[in-house]
Amino acid sequence: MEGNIFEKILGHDSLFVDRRAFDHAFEPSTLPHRDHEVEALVRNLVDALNGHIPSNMLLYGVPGSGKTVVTRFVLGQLLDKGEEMGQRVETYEINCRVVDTKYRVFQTIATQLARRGDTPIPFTGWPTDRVLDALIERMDGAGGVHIIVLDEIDNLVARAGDGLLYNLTSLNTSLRNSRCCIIGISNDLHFTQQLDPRVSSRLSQEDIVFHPYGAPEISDILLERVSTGLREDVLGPGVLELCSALAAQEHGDARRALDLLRISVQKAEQRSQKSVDPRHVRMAQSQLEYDQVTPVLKTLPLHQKLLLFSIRLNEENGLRNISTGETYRTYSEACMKIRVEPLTPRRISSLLNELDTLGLIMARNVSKGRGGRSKQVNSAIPKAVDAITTMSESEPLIAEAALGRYNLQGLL
DNA sequence: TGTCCACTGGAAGGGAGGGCTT
DNA sequence: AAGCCCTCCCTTCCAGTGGACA
Repeated sequence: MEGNIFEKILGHDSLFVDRRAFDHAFEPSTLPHRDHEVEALVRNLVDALNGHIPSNMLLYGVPGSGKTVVTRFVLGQLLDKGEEMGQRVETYEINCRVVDTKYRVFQTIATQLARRGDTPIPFTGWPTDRVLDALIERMDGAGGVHIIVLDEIDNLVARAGDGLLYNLTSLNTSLRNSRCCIIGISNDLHFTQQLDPRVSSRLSQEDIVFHPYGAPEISDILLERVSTGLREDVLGPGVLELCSALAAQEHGDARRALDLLRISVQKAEQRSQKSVDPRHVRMAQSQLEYDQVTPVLKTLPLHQKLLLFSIRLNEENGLRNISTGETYRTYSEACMKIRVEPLTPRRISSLLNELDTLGLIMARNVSKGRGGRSKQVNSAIPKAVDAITTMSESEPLIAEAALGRYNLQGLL
């Protein structure tokens, strides 16, 4: 082979000027169609600059409606202004999907506040109260106003209850030399219903609802990113509109639109084409669907895979709306087949709920009168993804079950 | 109107695994 | 090494339930 293998691609002119403009983490300098939300946050948080405690806030909205990016934008400016005015402001952004227990939330904040000589807090081991004490001590040591952002807070409450929020919202009674305020970000408008009324009234002193973006609004957001991220005249007619429309269909998710556009451009690039057309967008759409589901399937624990496999098996046999009991029987047989002890029906009921949350199945509760109450289960994996194939590659045991599927079928 | 089915989902707790403290 | 503490995954127990049917 002649020359370096990278040379061929390296020489090509990219359609991108700055690919980072399409990253989820990219922080744009302006936020189209979010003026009201920015203003509401600013009005409340300005108190921090005067050394007062801002109200705790809850921000609601569907994924990709700008909650996180607006919060980061406002807090960034708040930090700058605080520094300029000599007013100490500390902010903490915690993603509750990653940091999802009381202990770890305290530990994360306290670690960010650690100064030279402070004992490092292990990620498990200490009694939670001790971590809380350390946190209070460090906050008081630092002084000023501390703003804690809990992103995807609904996830935390669902997993760990509202004990943490109780502690955090009553932190100010323990602090002597500093003040603290909580900003919760939630995808679920009704999540406060799971909270103790005392906690919920303290937490949602001020609520902001982020409405989903409409297609024209998404277009504006894309336009701005295109101007910084892409070379001129790269987008063919209708491309931007199609990306916006598809994303608007998906509950107005601006992140989805950015992904679609970025992948569409990549598709055009890979084909050495000078401009992007709607065909590239369609390709990008299928790839996104595939990419969303495949990693989830691959990392599923064994019993979840077996359960999903059982549901798919039933569907391959033409059965839809399968009951929990039916699913359990198929699942047990699949377990027998590969000599694995099946879990109990109670556990399977929970696993079905988990698969439903992951969006891999659709499960809804129905009552058939004397026929009893149960779930109706259907697989929800896009047809672009062949779940069984994906699973077989990643899990030899499942492959075995899949190979024995016809025998299994005979047993049904 | 009451019964009854096939579950659901909450509560409690066991046990393994990981880590810290004394 | 023993004693704690926390998380995760799971089981066991059981009260509760929506709605067809007698």
